[in-house]
Amino acid sequence: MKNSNTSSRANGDRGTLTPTDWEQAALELIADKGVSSLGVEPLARRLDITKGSFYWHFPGRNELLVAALERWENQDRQHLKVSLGADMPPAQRLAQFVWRTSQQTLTHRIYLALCAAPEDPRIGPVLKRVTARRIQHLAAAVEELGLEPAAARQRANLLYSSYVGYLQLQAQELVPNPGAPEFEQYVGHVIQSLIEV
Amino acid sequence: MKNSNTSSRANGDRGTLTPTDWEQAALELIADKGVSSLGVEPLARRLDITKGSFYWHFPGRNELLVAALERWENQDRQHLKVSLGADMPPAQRLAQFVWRTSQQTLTHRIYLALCAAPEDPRIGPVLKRVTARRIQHLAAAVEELGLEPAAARQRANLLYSSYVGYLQLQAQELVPNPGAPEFEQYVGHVIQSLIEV
DNA sequence: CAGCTTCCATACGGCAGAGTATGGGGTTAC
DNA sequence: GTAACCCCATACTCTGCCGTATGGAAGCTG
Repeated sequence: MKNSNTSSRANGDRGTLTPTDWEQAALELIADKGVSSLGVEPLARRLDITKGSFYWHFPGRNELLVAALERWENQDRQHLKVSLGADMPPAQRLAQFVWRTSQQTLTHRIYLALCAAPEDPRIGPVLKRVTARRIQHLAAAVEELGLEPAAARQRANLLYSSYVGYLQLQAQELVPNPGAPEFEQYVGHVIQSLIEV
Repeated sequence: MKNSNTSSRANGDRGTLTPTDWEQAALELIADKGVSSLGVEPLARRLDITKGSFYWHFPGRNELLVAALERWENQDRQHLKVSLGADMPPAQRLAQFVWRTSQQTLTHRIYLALCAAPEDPRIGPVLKRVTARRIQHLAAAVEELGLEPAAARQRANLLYSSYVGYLQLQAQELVPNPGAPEFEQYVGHVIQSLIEV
């Protein structure tokens, strides 16, 4: 039982680091530079510390990755609850999901980074579970809208595909960013095309 | 003028290599392992040759990447002509575009790999041009369908987003592969939802 | 204060890949 | 035949990173 105090520093203070700090920093590095750029020494430099610290908390680089991924999966599960599990009419829940696409939050960027390495045996299963879980929630909401289960599943796939694709286009800066009026128009277009049957 | 003979071997014969061979092999390696895995020595091993050959044809690794990207962009431009530039009614052209999503051809996998590194100054501009060109063609076809320019552009964005997202889900093996009957049903669903207004 | 634990710094060995230098086999030109 | 050129093999240095070994500072414990 290494440590469980509530450190979670952003590297501003000089308290001792916890495994959680390393995992969170790893996730941020993944979001920035991609999974393949997750290295011990670069991460240590980012935290302004030496790798002597790292190898005290973790056996090696692989263990850090799987721990970070597990952490990310749990975070995403929480996000799902508050976005699609809310006590709202289904159309509103779906609209909220579409809106959340814009929040260029860390989770989205990590998802994109993980999408780039679906073959990795450490990443693939996690990514698959997260994606399936999201689509499952979408399909349930769509079904509440009155569609047949099969049609609802197809619609959920299409909705989710457009979500992922939008993330990509957003990364390429080829699509209006949230805040701009064109973005709201586009969101309205999506809702009208795919939700308001 | 190094060489321009029509070699383009798949490394089966033992003729001398051309820059084109290296570029094509680089593209295949990118499609397999991602851009960050594009290295001189791994590529040389893949071609069953030493890097002494490489550094005769190319100044370095960067030049190989930009040459390969330029080559890929030209290939994609050709693909666009035959798919969306054909002499067909617009609905049929769009349907053909949706169908082409399935052909897990090399170009699609390369596109996915490049999507993972949109920040790279060597990749970003190429990726942006290719994406913008594709969406432009899509929007033109949609506009021929009778939509207003603004609405056509939004519809084209949505169509293309769903295309990219489908590629991602396909890479995660979370979506019916082409050939399966469910795939045709899904394609029908997409066409009905986004094309047949 | 002595001793132990916790957390990190420093120094080292090892490996993989980039780029360079140089030589050598094969073909072509004359 | 020989001289020149094209293409590639080999051997080297250099850099970045992984993982390990070891020492040391800070805090708690008795």
